[in-house]
Amino acid sequence: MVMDDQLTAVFAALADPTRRALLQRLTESDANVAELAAPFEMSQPAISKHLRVLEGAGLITRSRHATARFSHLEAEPLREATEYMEKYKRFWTKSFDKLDAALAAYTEQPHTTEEEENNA
Amino acid sequence: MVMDDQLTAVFAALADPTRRALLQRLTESDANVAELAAPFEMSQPAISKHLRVLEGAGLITRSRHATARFSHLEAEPLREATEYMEKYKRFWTKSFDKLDAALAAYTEQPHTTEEEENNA
DNA sequence: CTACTCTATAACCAAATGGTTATGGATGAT
DNA sequence: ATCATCCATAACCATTTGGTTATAGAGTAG
Repeated sequence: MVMDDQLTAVFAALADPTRRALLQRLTESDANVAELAAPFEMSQPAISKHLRVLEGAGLITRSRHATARFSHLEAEPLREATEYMEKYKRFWTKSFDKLDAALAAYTEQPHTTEEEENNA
Repeated sequence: MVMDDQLTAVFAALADPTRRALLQRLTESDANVAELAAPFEMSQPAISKHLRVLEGAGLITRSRHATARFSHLEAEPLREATEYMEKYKRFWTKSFDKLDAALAAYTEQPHTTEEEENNA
């Protein structure tokens, strides 16, 4: 993957159940790597890798405290990704399409048949 | 990737600029493969692959019409993914965190120092 | 300074991803 | 029937991904 933009990085980061679970955990509180790794059966380096991906997408920030490194949820990129997807809200129900077809039929040319509803 | 659930499939599908562009194109109208492939410099089989990924995520459905196969946007999975992300709305601004900290400080135990704000 | 704790990095591996070219299959037209 | 069109599939390839174990590094404690 070329990881072109922020959006790509965020969606790629979310496309993994482990990383989604890490984000979920971080909604409760900041946490160090050991805490984050505890619920999973995978190794600590694997969790560190996932955290790096999340950090790369801007979904978490990290800070030191003694030897521990705490992860902190940064949900702003999620907001941007949500905004992107909400552009498709108009298509979330078929009713909008049918409304469009009806409107088009009555404005462009009166008394069209139903064939126009199959746009191509 | 294990492609566990629908959410994983949808985010993985969105984690590619070409596929996002295909979805964008399909907001205008249904289209056959040749039309969809036209704006891109990649080969037709590459586009077919991307369409299969989108179909696998439930983001498009397909139908035949003569030799052509038309893709149709199905945005419902996007709605579900948006709902998932909106669970993080609460964390989209720092102000909520600070409000929480203030509330915790005043309800759990009066006159706490600022150290408690660093949750761990 | 040494030892310990917590985490990152290195090196490696299997599988998935995103692309290619070449070919095959289904459908419509002549 | 044959041919043309549109698309899918096969076979292949390079890169990325997600995991492993082993080791190194940064910080704290004694």
